[in-house]
Amino acid sequence: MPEKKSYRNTLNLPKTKFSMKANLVQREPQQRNLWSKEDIYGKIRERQSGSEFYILHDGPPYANGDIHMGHVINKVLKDFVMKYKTMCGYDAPYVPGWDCHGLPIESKVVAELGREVRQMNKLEIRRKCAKYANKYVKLQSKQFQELGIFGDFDNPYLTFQPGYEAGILEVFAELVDKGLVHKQLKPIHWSVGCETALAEAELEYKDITSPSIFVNFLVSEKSIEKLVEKGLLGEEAARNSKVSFMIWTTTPWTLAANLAVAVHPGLEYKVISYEQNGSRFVSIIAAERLEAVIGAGNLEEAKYTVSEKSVTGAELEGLRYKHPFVEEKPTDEDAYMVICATYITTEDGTGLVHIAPGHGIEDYVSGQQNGLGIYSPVNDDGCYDDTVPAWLKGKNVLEVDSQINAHLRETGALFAEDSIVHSYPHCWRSKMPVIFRTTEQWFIRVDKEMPGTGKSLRDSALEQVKDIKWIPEWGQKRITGMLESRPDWCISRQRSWGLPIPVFVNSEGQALLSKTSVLAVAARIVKKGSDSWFTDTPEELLGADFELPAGFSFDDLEKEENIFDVWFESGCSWYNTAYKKGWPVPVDLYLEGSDQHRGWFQLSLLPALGSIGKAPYKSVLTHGFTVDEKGMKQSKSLGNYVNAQDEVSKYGADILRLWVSSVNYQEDMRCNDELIGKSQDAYRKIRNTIRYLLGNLNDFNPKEDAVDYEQMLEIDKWALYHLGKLISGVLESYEHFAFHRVFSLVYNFCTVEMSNVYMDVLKDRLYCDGQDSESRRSGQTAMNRIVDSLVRLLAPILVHTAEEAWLQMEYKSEDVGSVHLASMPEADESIDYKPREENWEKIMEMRDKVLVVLEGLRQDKKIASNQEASVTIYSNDEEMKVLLDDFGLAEFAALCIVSEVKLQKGAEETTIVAEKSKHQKCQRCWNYWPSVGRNSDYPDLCQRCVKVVEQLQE
RNA sequence: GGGCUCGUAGCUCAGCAGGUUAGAGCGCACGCCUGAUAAGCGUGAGGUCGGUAGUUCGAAUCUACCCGGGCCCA
Repeated sequence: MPEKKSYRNTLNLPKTKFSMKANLVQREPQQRNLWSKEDIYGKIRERQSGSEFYILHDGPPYANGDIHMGHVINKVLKDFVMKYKTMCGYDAPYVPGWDCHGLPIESKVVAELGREVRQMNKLEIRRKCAKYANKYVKLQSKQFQELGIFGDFDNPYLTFQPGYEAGILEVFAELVDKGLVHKQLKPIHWSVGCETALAEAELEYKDITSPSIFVNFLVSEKSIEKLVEKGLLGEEAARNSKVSFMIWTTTPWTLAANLAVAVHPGLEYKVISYEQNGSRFVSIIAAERLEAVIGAGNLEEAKYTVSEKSVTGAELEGLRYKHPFVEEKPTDEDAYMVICATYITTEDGTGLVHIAPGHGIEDYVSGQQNGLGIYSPVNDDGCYDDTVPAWLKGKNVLEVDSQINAHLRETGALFAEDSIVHSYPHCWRSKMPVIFRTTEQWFIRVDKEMPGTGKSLRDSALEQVKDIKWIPEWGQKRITGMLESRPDWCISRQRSWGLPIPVFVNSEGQALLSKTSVLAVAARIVKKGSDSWFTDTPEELLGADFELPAGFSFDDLEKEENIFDVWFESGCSWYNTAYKKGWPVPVDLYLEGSDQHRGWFQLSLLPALGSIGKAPYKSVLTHGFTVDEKGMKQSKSLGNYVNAQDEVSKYGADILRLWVSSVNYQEDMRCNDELIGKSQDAYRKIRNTIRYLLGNLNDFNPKEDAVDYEQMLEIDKWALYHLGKLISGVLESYEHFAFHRVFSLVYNFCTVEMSNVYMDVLKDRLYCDGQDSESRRSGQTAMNRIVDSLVRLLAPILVHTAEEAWLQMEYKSEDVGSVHLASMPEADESIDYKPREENWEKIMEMRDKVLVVLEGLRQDKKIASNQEASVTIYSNDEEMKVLLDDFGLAEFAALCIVSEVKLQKGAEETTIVAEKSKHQKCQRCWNYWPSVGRNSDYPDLCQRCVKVVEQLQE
């Protein structure tokens, strides 16, 4: 036996610089530096200039802290869209923005300053806040860019830029002009200790012990008659008893501001008769609460009776009662009646709720709905004012509960008294319990008719929402529900770090707020920023030539010190970043987390409708949130938090991007380090597919070497057919923002069609056929198209890797220096492959059967590689015979990577038999072909290889 | 407590205008190759579709309720 010669160097083996190992963490930053040096984003803008716009308007993240997974998902999804749309030929600029004003920054700054802050004025605090915001804008900007996101990061929009601030005022001026802005009382959290309003973020919840009292409010005469009419109590009882509505409260001090009693319209109410302290009582209570109330009052059995008859809360509506200790009417509005409220539960209390619109949010809302006034007889320091009964005047509400209880006990109104431990908000600074107190705030009215339209903001929004495309569709339901139930928008805050609401007041308390006054201030702020509100005089702010309305003069003008709700600021971003630039509004897309239905989507829609009368967006896409591997919310305290920065520096941006693309963002996304790490498997497969294709194209110049489609081998046509299917599937998925379908289509293509079948089958031809043979060139022609398309399809997702591959391609479909300047591939519709496709399905089924048989041989140690096998198919299936004849047995053998396939006709049923080939092995191509040994110069080669080797030696 | 929403193999996704033994890829197990090599190939085992009750000749697909999540409110 002659010594085995190695023919390795006579083969056409793959060669490429596109390495197997990605080294993303090292390579990506280099790639980005290159992009930055070449101003790739600028080049894209230049190239697309003049094309149709596609505007995705960026929602501004809050400029605070490192970016987290939520940011990653949001920004990466946006980048998928932008890069895809760009490659589709649109002019799709991306202007990132940041939300820079507001309490989180101010709180942080104040906390960092500590005691120092007491000596500082608003201006100084604002400067610190600005510095803080700038710092985080810079940090987050860097972190976003490290994800491979393209955009105008040198010119972002920041909500505290003077130009942006002026824009907010310009929108505001329109709302003012339409009469949508007004001042109104509203209860807010108030710190008695600090004598200031508190925001939600400044509350600390602590358990405290509060009184728990049941109080009888006497029903008025006429209303008693109505109760008799309804059969709830007899006439005798009505005459001889104290007929009452019984309420329950844990804040007795608010009784002084009571204006109503609320019942649930759907609940059943009954009366209980009993004797207490020598008086006979008949109290109305929710049926479900009777037992608990009887327990609270320690009523002995047989000492009370409960009515058979019950009425619904709705039947009690409008009945009247007498306040237990307030004599005079506290407001101009009607009071002391029963109203309905659906938020009432039967978990505690009596099913009747004491309503003080001046001292509770729900009370306030109920009050508004029922035309009650707002009565808040408490001063800044937490003491009652002069409108309360004499015995309460000047008393601190936090210390007055026991006195009120005593008073109620003396007058016989107190049915029961106990204490309760519950969670209650406290001021973070003074640590004292917080109270609800009404203050004057500025509102945007959602139910006021807008001039010339006959519609309110709410009507208009509800109408517009139907014409907007919501992705997913249920977004429409969600925002509709929110719009239907939302109250007027409170836009004022009593804070330092924000844009001042430009309202002036004269000494008579009249406010100066008009379109012209707001625009005048806006003009000043463009030049001097919003700090000027704190430094400049009203005359300077408005301009000396500003025409003041009658009753106002510059000597008698004070500036209010309210700032805007930051949501109003971000809600005007469409104006500043699109409308003002002349870009088409509504813009094409807003894309944020689904929490923004309440937030940014809604609060951008309202200012836009109120100012330009149009929605700011044509479509809205929302994504879900990351949860841990069990589907639970992630938080630092639970220890299931995924640090986005760690993930990027561990795996690289492309892995994170691939992970984002792989999950269905419309739902919760399970996420932890392991799950993200698994994306590496898919990445490697995709990368290796590209590497193999590139490696086998290193000697292929499509201009000279390409083979015409008609001349190509069948399996190469098959590969192109699947490429076409891939392209159309991927483009359709991108079009629907279904990135996880893009991912699975591409990944499956790489794994199944390419790696498992095509690339494996192709090896013999690529490696062993003559370098310039038509058969080899046929395969390369297909591969060239495949890799060229694949890389472009992947470019929006694997931004770095696709670029790396693109730069390795010597000949590409488009002569552009970056894949991100290229266009999306198009599926070749001219080829109708359908008829062949059916045949292929049968061929592949047969192939599978062959492979199973071969696996059996392998298990029996008869063969090792498939090439050692000779296969015989016994078949009586005429169709199959035709197919095999049509397809070619040699081609079928190649498809199974066996050396030989024989067909035996006339068998009973189709059976496949395989055995070890009786032929010799070709030492070059490793096939066991009959032609091996026929050439005396090369006794160890097959004829094909002899030819190739001889050619090489010429 | 309310509004919206989700729950298919270990993982990521298909299927869901109701209809044959619920699919794919990965992972896993076993085996092969050593000319894509920190690669590649093959074979195989895994779900009864969150639960229950209905509608129906027939349900992962429709309805109700329940359980468990998520977002936003209260």
